[in-house]
Amino acid sequence: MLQAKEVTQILRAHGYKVTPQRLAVYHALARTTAHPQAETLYAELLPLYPTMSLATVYKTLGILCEVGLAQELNVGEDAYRYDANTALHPHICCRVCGRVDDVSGLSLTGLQREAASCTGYEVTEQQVYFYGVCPACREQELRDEAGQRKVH
Amino acid sequence: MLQAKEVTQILRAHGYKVTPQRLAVYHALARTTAHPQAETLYAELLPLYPTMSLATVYKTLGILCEVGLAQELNVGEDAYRYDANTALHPHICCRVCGRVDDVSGLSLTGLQREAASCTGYEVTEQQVYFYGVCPACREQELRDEAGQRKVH
DNA sequence: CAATAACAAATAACGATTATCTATTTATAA
DNA sequence: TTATAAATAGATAATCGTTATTTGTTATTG
Repeated sequence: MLQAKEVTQILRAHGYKVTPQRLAVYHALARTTAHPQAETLYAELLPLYPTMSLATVYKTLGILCEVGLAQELNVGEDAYRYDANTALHPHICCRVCGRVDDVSGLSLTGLQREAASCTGYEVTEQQVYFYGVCPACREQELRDEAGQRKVH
Repeated sequence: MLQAKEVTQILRAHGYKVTPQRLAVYHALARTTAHPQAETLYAELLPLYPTMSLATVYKTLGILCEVGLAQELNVGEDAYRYDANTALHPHICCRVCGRVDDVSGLSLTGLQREAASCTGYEVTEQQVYFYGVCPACREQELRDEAGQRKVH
C-alpha cells in the first residue's frame, strides 16, 4: 500500500489532478484484500464523503487502473472487482459465498512464456482465476451434512 | 464437436426438451473456435431461423453451460463469450483486434493442486486468460512503423 | 485577481442480460 | 397417430452495472 505522497506523484505524472476523493478511493481499495466492487467502495466511502457519487468512484477506479495503481478483475460476476495489488498473482473465488482471495506463492512467469511460444502472440498480461469452496464454506458444508444425518 | 444425437441425449438426460433452436445454437457454437458472444451467434442464426430471438440464444447458452456442453468466458469485455470446448484450456485475447484464441499444450492440472494447497480451498475449476498482441496485429504494427519511417 | 482547465456530482443514457407473459411446440402415453 | 400436459420460443419490458453528459465548483497559472 503506497503512501498518499507517492499516489499523488503518480497521478500528477500522468496528468491527473489529485483530489481528496481520488485519494480516498485509492486508500479504501488499498486497505483491503477483499477485492471490492465499485458499489462496495462507494458504500464504504459515503459516510466519510457524503457528497460523493458512484460515477466518481467508477471514474477514479478507471484512472487508478490506467496509471498502474490498481487492476480490474472479472471472476464472472455481473460486476467488476478491483485490486490495489498490481503484482501478477492469481485469484480464487468461492462458489458458495462469493468471496475472492489472493493466491500467493504460485510462479506464473513461465506460463506466460509458454503461452507466447504456443500461440505466436506477444504476451503482455495474464489473469488466472480459480474457483471452488473456501475453507469457511467447506466447514459449513460439513456441519450441514452432520446435521442432516442426525435428522434421519 | 458432438453429433446431434449425442447433444439430444445429454439435454434429455438433464430434463430439457430438444428443439431445433437449441441444436442450432449448439452447432453454431461448436462449429467455430472464435469464442463468439451471444449477439454474434444470434446474428449468424437469424438468416436460418428468422423467428429466433436473442433471449432464446441467451437461454440456450445458459442451458448448454449447465449441462456441460459449453463454457462461459469473460476476458473483461462488456459481454460474455462462449466455447463449446469444455476441456480445461487457457485463452488468449488480442488487445488490438479483440480476437480470442485457444491456447493448447499447456498443462494446468498441477496449478490447480498448488492453488488448493496455498489457499485451503477445494478447487474445482479454473480459467486462465492471457493478453497480448496476435500475430496478425504484430505484423500490422511492423508495417505501420515501416510506413512512418518513410514519411520522416 | 482574472482566466482557464480540470473536476465532482447529478442525471440521463446505454447496453448486456434476465424476467414475464402468451401462444406454440414437444414428449409421452393411450 | 393423436390427445394432453408440460416445457419452450419469442416478444416485450424490466433490470442493473457502467458510461456519457451537463453544470456548477475548485484549483491553477499568468
